[in-house]
Amino acid sequence: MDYYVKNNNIIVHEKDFDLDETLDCGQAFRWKKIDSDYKCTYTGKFINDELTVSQTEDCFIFHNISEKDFLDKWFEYFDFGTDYSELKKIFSQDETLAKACKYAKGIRLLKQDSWECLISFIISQNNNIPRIKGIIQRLCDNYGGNFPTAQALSQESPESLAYLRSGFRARYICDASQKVNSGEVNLTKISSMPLEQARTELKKITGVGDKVAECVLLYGMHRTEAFPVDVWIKRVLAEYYPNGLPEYISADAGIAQQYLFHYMRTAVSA
DNA sequence: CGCCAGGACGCCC
DNA sequence: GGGCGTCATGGC
Repeated sequence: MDYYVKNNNIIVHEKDFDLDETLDCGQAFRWKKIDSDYKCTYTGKFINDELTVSQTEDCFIFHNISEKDFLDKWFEYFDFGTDYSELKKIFSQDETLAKACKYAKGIRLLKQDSWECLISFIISQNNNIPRIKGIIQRLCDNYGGNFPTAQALSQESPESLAYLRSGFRARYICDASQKVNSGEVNLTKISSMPLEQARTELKKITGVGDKVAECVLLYGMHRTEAFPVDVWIKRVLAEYYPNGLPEYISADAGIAQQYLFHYMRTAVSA
């Protein structure tokens, strides 16, 4: 990856990156595609920092941000410090993963906020992606366009959250908010715990089971060995990996999972 | 209309 | 410890 400053923009060259594949592959729910003269443009936020980013034929434009903000925030968010060519080379020793990596070459694992991830993936359970986005949108709209803090959400009740139309998940959102706000569940500490201990801590929240805990670890804490298994990954495992996953992916199994999920959901079943 | 969705929980054995 | 019904809501 390399970049330079031009006017008020940061211009990035990175071949292992595609906005559609990265921002709309079920790992994040709050990026919006907007009309532009570029190949595509998205606008979104990390915590309270807003970004508009475009993809052209040969580069990416991070609009209207300083070099410092780019390096301090977005470089990390988009995981530009990791060489995805190297990862894909390792994954592609396996036949199915080779196809998945070739199918969507530009997927990257975003380094998202753990709190937002926790609530987002609680909402995701037994739900579909368009509706997950809608619920999160209604939630953020209610807080001036920002994702509410644990402190703010801990004031709510399942009844007061009725406007979300999140169904049975509302009481899970409340339990998570209260436990995080009180410190009973400490996301910062959990992020550096041994994996099994971290899972146990996250599952103290009502509504957080194996799958949601794994998603929080992977997407919100960048624990790349975490491996969420949803209905699509269950299909991949049953169809292509009856004897389990290859050992050589284990350190970054979660990233491999992201290619497999997208491949199965949009290519194989289409 | 019926089936399904980036599941978790409670209850049963 | 594994199997099964239930839980809201709405996308398709």
